[in-house]
Amino acid sequence: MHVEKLNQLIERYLSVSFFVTKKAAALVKCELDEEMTNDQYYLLRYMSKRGVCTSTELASAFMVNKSAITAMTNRLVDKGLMKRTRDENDRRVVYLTLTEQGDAWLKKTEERIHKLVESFIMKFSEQEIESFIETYEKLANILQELEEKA
Amino acid sequence: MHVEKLNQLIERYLSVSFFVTKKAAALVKCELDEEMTNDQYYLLRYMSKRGVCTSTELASAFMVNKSAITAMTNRLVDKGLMKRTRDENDRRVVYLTLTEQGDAWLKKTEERIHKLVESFIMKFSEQEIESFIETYEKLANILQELEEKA
DNA sequence: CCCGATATTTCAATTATTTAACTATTAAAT
DNA sequence: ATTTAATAGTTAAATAATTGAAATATCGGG
Repeated sequence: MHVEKLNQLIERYLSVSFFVTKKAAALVKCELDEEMTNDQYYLLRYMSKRGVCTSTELASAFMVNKSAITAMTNRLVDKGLMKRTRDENDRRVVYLTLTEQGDAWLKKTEERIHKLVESFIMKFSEQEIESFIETYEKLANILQELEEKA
Repeated sequence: MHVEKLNQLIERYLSVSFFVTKKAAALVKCELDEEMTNDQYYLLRYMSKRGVCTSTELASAFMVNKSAITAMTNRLVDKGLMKRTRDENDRRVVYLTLTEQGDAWLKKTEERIHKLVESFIMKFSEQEIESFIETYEKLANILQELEEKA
């Protein structure tokens, strides 16, 4: 590929990913209750998919320090959406799970978010979405492998 | 499109965009000097592209309140990377520009970030990147228009 | 039993953000 | 021309997210 062409693509990628990321965050926020944040939504979403989690796992999934997870957990426990349970065999480990309230909140919110994404996705042909997501996932895999090598 | 298929695509999109966004942020951070943040980089990048900016414009581009821009501006002015200049005709307006130092920092950083993006982009065919970015830009336009209607 | 590793939390600091109130300045209306 | 609206930006108090270092508690091997 020509250097100039390559640089153009890089610039386009940087610009568009910046804008879409910002805008998507803003739109997701609109779908959440006033007192909930995007990060809290993503955390609950991740936990719900994985079932039982630990701080360590979440810290690695979210690429932050464990103390950041402790802080988020505290906020979500205070809100009654999450709970801690100590492992009886290895008492160092703390399991994190959604409470029933957390489950209910997430279910309600997931519906809204799905509708939101649907409203955009419907503007593309199935073929175009499929290709786009495939490339996106390929990128994700490249980034994932990078992590494992290091 | 079948409901089930649609839901699968939505889930895939949510998962992959979450991961790539997080990971990309982490990688960008690695390329920055210790005392700089991703947001600061994106702000300087945007300003450099636009030339002269105002708080109001930045707030709208970054989809945050103007006071958030004031705070970021303060930090960047303290670091000597940005400066404020009052409009002599309309004294309410404050113009924001990069200092020479800010310019130099950005130039150096942009090089690093370009190399970073390049290292991933090179794993795709020109055709695949092109299609991906085109769809991504189409999405950006849809999101942009949404804003203008509302 | 002791030592090093593991899992998590605590603490202090910084950044990013919001909302409401405030200052200053301009433009518009009567 | 004087009051009123609107506009541009800042300040202040609060919260969330984050980091890094130190602390606590527990486990496993020798």
